[in-house]
Amino acid sequence: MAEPLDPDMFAACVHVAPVRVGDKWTAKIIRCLEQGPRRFTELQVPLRGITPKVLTESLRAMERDGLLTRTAYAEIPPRVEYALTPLGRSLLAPMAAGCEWSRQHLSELIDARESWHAAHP
Amino acid sequence: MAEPLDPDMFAACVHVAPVRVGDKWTAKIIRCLEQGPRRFTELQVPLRGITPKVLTESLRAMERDGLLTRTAYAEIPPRVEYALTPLGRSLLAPMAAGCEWSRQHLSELIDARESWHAAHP
DNA sequence: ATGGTCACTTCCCGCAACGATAGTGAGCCC
DNA sequence: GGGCTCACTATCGTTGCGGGAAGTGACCAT
Repeated sequence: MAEPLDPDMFAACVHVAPVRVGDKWTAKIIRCLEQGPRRFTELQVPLRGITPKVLTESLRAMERDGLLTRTAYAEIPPRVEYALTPLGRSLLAPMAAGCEWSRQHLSELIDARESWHAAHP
Repeated sequence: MAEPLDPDMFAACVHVAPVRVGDKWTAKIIRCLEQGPRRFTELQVPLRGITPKVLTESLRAMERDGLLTRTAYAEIPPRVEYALTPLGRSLLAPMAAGCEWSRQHLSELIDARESWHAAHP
């Protein structure tokens, strides 16, 4: 079989362990941190509907993988800021490629799906 | 919150409905079809360990989304060929961006994870 | 009659992600 | 003492992807 590059390379990037990027929230979190550090509740707003539990899980996993840093300030009320690391920021480029693709081709894909539904009653 | 682009755009590309690209097998299947049409059993080989059920499911979903075509030849023994459509082929570019990222940064991520494991006993 | 090939299909199951809801603790404000 | 903010944590339930094992049907070869 043709294997010009290891297929696992891309899989590792988007879905499979050990890299958590292709899950439901990671890409969105990166986008929300693009402009600078954000606090927990500031992330909850744009990520509509995410529960604190899932947000915490996602942030912890991303911190573990070196995509972002967590900084807690010993203040009252407490303040915790999340910021992208250079590694996390480096993901913006391939993510932009994905965005560009969907902007250009998503409608074709929706059309294909509708045609399929029409042809398979 | 900063929302320079709709975060759902990329999510649609990599994980969430209606686009099935960020799942476990789609990207690999596209890679295997890059050089030309392949038969069912020819796909099973490089996709080590995929079961017929899961391969069928993936191929059907990708056909429904217009990423590939399925052509059955009325021969004995039966022959079915899967080939990328232009739409499916257009995914190679953003996938390559993902590959490039993991080639350049995956080791950093592994390192980060190992450091984390060392620091959290 | 038996076995082989090809391309599936069917059934059942496990697990991890995801989600809803409620509770926690530190401390300040009234 | 009651209520407030912030950043979680705990518990429970659901859902869906993916996997294992076995069966199917058309045909041919021996």
